[in-house]
Amino acid sequence: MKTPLYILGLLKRHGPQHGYQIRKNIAERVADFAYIKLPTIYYHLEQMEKKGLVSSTKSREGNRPERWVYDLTSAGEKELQKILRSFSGKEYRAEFDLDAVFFFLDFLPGRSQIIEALETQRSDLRALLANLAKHRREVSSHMSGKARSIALLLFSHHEKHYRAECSWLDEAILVLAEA
Amino acid sequence: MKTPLYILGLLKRHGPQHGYQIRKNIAERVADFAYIKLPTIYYHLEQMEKKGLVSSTKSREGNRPERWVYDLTSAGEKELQKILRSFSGKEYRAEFDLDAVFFFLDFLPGRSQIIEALETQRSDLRALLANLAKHRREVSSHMSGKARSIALLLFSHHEKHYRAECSWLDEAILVLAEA
DNA sequence: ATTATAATAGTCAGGATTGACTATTTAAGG
DNA sequence: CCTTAAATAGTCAATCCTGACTATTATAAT
Repeated sequence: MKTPLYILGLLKRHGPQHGYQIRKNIAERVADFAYIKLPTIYYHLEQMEKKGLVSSTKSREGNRPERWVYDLTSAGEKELQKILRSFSGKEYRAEFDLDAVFFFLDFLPGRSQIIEALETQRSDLRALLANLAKHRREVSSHMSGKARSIALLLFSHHEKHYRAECSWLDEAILVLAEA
Repeated sequence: MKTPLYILGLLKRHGPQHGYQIRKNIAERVADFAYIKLPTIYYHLEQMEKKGLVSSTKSREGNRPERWVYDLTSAGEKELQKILRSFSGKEYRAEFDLDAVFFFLDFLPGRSQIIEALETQRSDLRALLANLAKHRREVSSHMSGKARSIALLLFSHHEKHYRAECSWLDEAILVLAEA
């Protein structure tokens, strides 16, 4: 349910937009932190219009076909505040697909395949961390002051968890290797 | 999509069961690691029966009303292996609702409310960690050898990520306080 | 000038999840 | 013995998410 928040927030920050534009904004600004697909955006735009949180008008620009451009209503503005508050209170719960694999590990014949898979995951994760660090440096150099500290918090959040995951993979590979 | 895996795995490990029994098994054995609701279980039992992964028979025990008891088929057994393998290769991706709050932080009026919410989250998380440690000790004392090391990996996995989250909350609270 | 490729802008059907609800049976307390 | 609470066993409607698909326009390459 993060999608409505991102849509409302981006409409407030960057003004009226159509669905594809919202997706572009998400891709350019929060791709590292939120994975939202285009159909999900259109779905919520429709739902939120039904609820009166956004309004839509047809618009034609240049040679492009007509598009529905969405705008934040005052009800949508209130909803944005409400969601922001409710998200502040939502507790973090971790769930990992790999846990299920380990829970049923005795049903898998050989250990070597899993160890290989885990090693692949670990190097993928390291690449992801390197990429994140690169993006962090870019953001860091384009911003300053209070806003910069807050933007860096998002990177820190993900880096902490990805490092935790790497460290756990180390442990898991060790345990599997000696079993 | 972890639910089919848990259902198939628990059917293999504990034999034919009806939906409610599967939920009990999940609640008793993996409640710390997977959050699966009863309707989700029934939904997947139905789907998997359509696909021939489980078979069902009506059964009456004692005074209880008739129930559909599900059993693993050989196709289900194969599917279990397949899911286990595919889950070994699925990469971890972190997503946090709080990130969206920080991304749109400038839309919230006061900082003090958020700081309070984060502090509540941190103490809830500490309680969760304490509870997890208690459960770990229980499991640890009931098991031994290889199986014990693997069971402890699941606890370690969650503890690492919950500690990462606590540590990030510390950082976030500090940044917000001085902003 | 023409073809190929990428970017733009969406739609739709199918699958997954769960809150809220119903109904029965057993256990506990007075 | 009777009432109440808890456990058992499940259903249904509403909601959310996304892979696969369609179609147009702009850009690049030949």
